[in-house]
Parts: sequence; structure tokens; C-alpha cells
Amino acid sequence: MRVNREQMRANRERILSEAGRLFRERGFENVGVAEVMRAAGMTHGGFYGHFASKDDLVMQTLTQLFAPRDAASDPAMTDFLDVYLSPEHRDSPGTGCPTAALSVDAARQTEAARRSLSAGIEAQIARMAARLGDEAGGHNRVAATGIWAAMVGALVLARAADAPLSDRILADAKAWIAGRLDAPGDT
Amino acid sequence: MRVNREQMRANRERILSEAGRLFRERGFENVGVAEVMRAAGMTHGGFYGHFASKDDLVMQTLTQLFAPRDAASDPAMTDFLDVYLSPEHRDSPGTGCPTAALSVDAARQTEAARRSLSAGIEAQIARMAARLGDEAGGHNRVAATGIWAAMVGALVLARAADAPLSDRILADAKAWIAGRLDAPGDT
DNA sequence: TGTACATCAGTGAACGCGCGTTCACTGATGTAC
DNA sequence: TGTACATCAGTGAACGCGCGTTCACTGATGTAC
Repeated sequence: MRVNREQMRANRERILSEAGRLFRERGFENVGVAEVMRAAGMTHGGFYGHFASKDDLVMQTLTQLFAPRDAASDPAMTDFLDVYLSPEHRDSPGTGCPTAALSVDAARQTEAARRSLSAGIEAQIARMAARLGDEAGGHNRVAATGIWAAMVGALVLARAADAPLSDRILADAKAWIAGRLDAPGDT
Repeated sequence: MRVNREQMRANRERILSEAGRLFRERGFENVGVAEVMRAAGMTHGGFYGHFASKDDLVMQTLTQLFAPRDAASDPAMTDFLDVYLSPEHRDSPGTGCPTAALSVDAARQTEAARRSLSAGIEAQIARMAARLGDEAGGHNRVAATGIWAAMVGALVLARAADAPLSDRILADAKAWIAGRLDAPGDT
């Protein structure tokens, strides 16, 4: 059952896309190669025509999820904060922030996977600094790191907590971070 | 090879202690029952005399790690921040903060495990608020949530990032959070 | 443009391995006298 | 206090299962004439 070149490329992208979703939802160790292939509409045997191993899939999934996007279309800081710490984002990790969903797991993966992750985090901090308006040549990097850490941490905590507490964490963290956005200079 | 009651209790605590360390270092899915028992100085067969299943061990480990401690001996906020975002803490997850090491994984565990986790997070926020000095009856809860989220998030990011970036994240996040500690009231 | 053949993307059965779990056994512990 | 026996914490071989991976096969695709 050979397929044409375009179809094959589409299949490969579907595997990566489904892997990105499943890994973010349940973590690398709780999702098997067969399940990813099933989600992509194929059988498990064909997997090794696209990837060298599951580790390779993990690495390429991370590379894709953490690939830099164009910062031009970034929403304003306040809007971004509002979406990021929304109940909707908390409840759909499969389509949400890969940093919050995969950082802890990814830190335990292969060297190659870690490199993609590290580059992605670097890029995220830079975009965050740009959002804050970097007048003095990256002077806002300190604030960007702090705010980004608070956002990721709040989402992680909200996902770990049960219903009533979880909502409160989202609301409180959002209020606190919003109050620091136009704060005075750092120490 | 029966052992006396005190010995058995000590064995059980050693299993929980080693599980706490190994799970924090490598996650629940990457540590087997046999490895935990080996670390505790026994063979895997004896495990089921102490725990009903691996899920039970996971749940009891979380309960122990997130059990409330007496807040009386808590270090001052600045000292705590300094230790929490130190390279030493980043490099030794096995003996470090269970929230940063296990929250993401634990959110995918059984209902019982999630309950322990949720109660632990609630307690942590309360302790954080106490550290900030809760004059107006828990008015500082908003700040406590934000600061705690920033600390957890920064540690997660620092553990995911490679050497040079990781150190910078720790330093920048620490500086930013420290600058917010005696900040004006929230919105 | 149409035909003949080589290529190769995907299929599905099969593999080895490690894991969680079970169980017959052992011998030190706890207890009854 | 000392002896005889029942208990049971820990041992280690064995189990079933799911996983990552391999491979002979299929039939549509791509190519050569």
C-alpha cells in the first residue's frame, strides 16, 4: 500500500502533530508508538519508516513544539496573560503551552531533546522581553524571566490542584502578575 | 527471614523514603518497584507486604512528601528564596521541592494521589502567606500565590535549560522576585 | 500517451524485554504453656 | 525463665502483559521505454 510523496509527507506531519498533542496530555512515558500511529490513522509498523526510534520522535516533537514562531503576531501582554491563565488553557494541555506540559519530563530525556528544549526556553524569554518593550537593550530580561516563570508555575500548580483551589490559583496568580506588569524598576 | 515489628516499620519507612527520592529524580513512570526495593536494601517480592500496588506506593509517597510540616521553623522569606533558587537545589531534585519535581506527573495519577497533592499545594500557599505576614486575615494570599508560582516556575525552567541559560534563569528570577517582596499592594 | 517493471510506504504478525504482580518457601519472631 | 509451636516478613523464581522494535509481505506509485 504505497502512498505518494505528498501523502507521505502529510502522514509524517500528522504523526508529529498527534504526538505533540498526546505527549502534552499524558507525558512521554504514558503514550506508546502504536497509540500515536493509531491517532494518525495508520498502524504501528509504518512508524520506523518515518522515525529512527521513539526517542527520535520525542526529540523531533520537542523541536517542533519549541520551534520559534514569528513574534510579530504576538498578542499584547495583558491579553496573553489572560488567555494563558484561563480555565480553558488549564483544561486543554494537549493544545496548550509545551513548556508547562513537558518541561519536567523533557529534562529527563536525551541530550538532543534537551537542546531543543533549552533553545525554546531562551526564545520564549526573549519574546517575553520584547513584549515588555526592551528599550535599554534587553534590560527587561530580568522582568521577562520572572513573569514567564510565574505564568508557567501558576499553570502547573493550577493543573495539579483540584477544582475549587485550582480556579483560585489561576485568578490570584493572574491578578498578582497583572499588578507587577507596569511595576517600578527591579533591584 | 521474618524481622521484628520495629524493623518492619523501619523497612517500610525506608521504602517510602527511597521512593520519594527516586520519584523526584526520575518521575513515577521511570522508576520500578524492584528498583525502589533494591534501594531500600530488600528484594522486590517483599513489596506487597507493605503496599497494595505501585499506585498505592505513589499515593502514599505523595501524601508523605506533601504532608504539612510545622511552619514555626520556616526560614525567612529572603533566605528561603535564596535556597530555593540555588544551583544546589536545581541539581538535587531527589531531596528537593516535591511540587517542582512531581506536580506535572502527579496530576496524571489516581484520584487519591491528586487529593494529597491538592491539599499539599493549599498548605504551601498558606505557609507562603504566613511568611509574608498576614495582617488582614489572609489578604496576602494573592501575593503568596504569585510568588510561589514564580518560584516553582523558575525552578522548573532552570532544570529544563542547559548550563549557561539555567544559571541566568535562577539569578534573574531570584532578583525579580526579591524586588517584588516588599512591593506595594496588589490591584 | 500507453505499457512493464522496479520501488517502497504502509501492513500486521512476531520478537525480546522489562515491568507489575503472584506465590511456594524459609527461617527468625512472637506466643502459649 | 525455658521450651515448642504458630506466625509471617522477606526471598526469589515465575507469570502475563504491554511496550519498542523487526520483518516478510502487499499493492499503489514512480519510472523507463
